[in-house]
Amino acid sequence: MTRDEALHRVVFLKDAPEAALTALLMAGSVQSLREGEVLFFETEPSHGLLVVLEGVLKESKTDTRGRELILAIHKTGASVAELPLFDGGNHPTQAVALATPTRVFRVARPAFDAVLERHPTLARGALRALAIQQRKLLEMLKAQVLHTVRSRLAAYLLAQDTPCFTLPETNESIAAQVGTVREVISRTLHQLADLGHLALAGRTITLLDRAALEKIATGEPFS
Amino acid sequence: MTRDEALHRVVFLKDAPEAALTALLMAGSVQSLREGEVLFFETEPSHGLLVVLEGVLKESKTDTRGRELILAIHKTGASVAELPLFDGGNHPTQAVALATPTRVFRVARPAFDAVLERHPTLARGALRALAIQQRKLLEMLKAQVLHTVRSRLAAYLLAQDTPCFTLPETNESIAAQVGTVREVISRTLHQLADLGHLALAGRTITLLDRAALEKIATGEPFS
DNA sequence: CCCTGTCCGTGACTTTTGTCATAGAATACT
DNA sequence: AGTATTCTATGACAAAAGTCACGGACAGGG
Repeated sequence: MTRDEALHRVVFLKDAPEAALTALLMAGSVQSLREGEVLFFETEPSHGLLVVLEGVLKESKTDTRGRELILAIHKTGASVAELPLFDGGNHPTQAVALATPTRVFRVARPAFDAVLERHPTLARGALRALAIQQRKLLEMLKAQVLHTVRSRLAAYLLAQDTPCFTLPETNESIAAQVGTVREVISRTLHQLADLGHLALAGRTITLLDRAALEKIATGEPFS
Repeated sequence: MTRDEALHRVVFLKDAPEAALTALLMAGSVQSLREGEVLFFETEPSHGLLVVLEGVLKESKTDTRGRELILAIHKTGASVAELPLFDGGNHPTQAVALATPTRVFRVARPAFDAVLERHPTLARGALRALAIQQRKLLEMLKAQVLHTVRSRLAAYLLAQDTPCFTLPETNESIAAQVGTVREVISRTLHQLADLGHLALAGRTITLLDRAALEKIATGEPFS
């Protein structure tokens, strides 16, 4: 994916004037990462605008005891770490590449700020982008506090758009997204299979009873 | 508190041009609520800009089973429900008055949008405000996923700025903020007292060992 | 083909959290 | 003051989640 295409796909630049986009294009550079390489650490100051051109980036927070909470998995065209970009604070999360050529387009903060200054309409898009993220966070928070692991896992499964798919991640990674640990994912998956809501063949899953899963996902009374 | 003072205290209007503020003042109206009255329900469309002039507003989400998650308690000078104001979506939360004269200043959406249109610099402040909120949400989420109730309660206690104070809320309400239930708050409070980290006399608490509490709050290994 | 590292599945167990029921303070109301 | 209501405290219990330990599947690399 070229830089130009990438910028056009970034949500908050959707209806930005072409002039602004070209300004950003001129000011930016590309960084290449290998799997496991860290793009930024928590508490670092902002690196500026970051857009994934190729590969995958994992954004997460880590506990003192090593348990991890994955907040998002960014693929091509996603813009990462908008938060510190907009409020000038430090990174609240850490980002690591998950694929081996992971290329990131970057516009350093001063340059970005200059463009933002020159094109105040950009701010509207930015607001919308932050708002969307915030809604996602609110949902996650609600699910964490009020729903069980089973419920959150059901939601995770339903988010896959096909009714039949191969799990795209390890249990460990799923656990970190759903807010639990490896073993519990394993068990809960098998439990859902026992209940007949899904079929489990190796790492391939077929959702059998979508309705039931939806009930579970929304925190319905039980079973 | 007058409308004018209130607007000046709103975070995201801090460095707004006076012209914008007076425009908002002209366009707004005041609504009065009594304890228990609902300002807005979840999933309603935005009511516009809302600023607390007097009293207290509780912003929360509720489970199908009735358990509640309190996201914020807004006091005088706070602006509420910025999210749907900025992205045009529906309210993700519900707001209820907690004090008997609770007065709210409101600028309906079309009027607010017009002002925002006319003064694009406002968007910068708005971005910062959303960003700050988002950081708070991230912290809450991390605490929920990675910390225990004890840890979260310790954090709650430390957030009180005096080392000796009377609990300002019922256990029920604390529970809803910390993400658990009434009984657990009661027990955990007494547990912390038994550990000697605080003294508990009725509803009055004295933090004895702030350092220990901080350790607990950050999720340190244990005890 | 064997070795190594990573990942899955599971049993046994502990800890944490939530539920239910009940009794006793505290508070507010008239 | 007397009563109703709301809170707190607590025991007993149930359920959910997390930890530890181990065996085995699988993939990649000499």
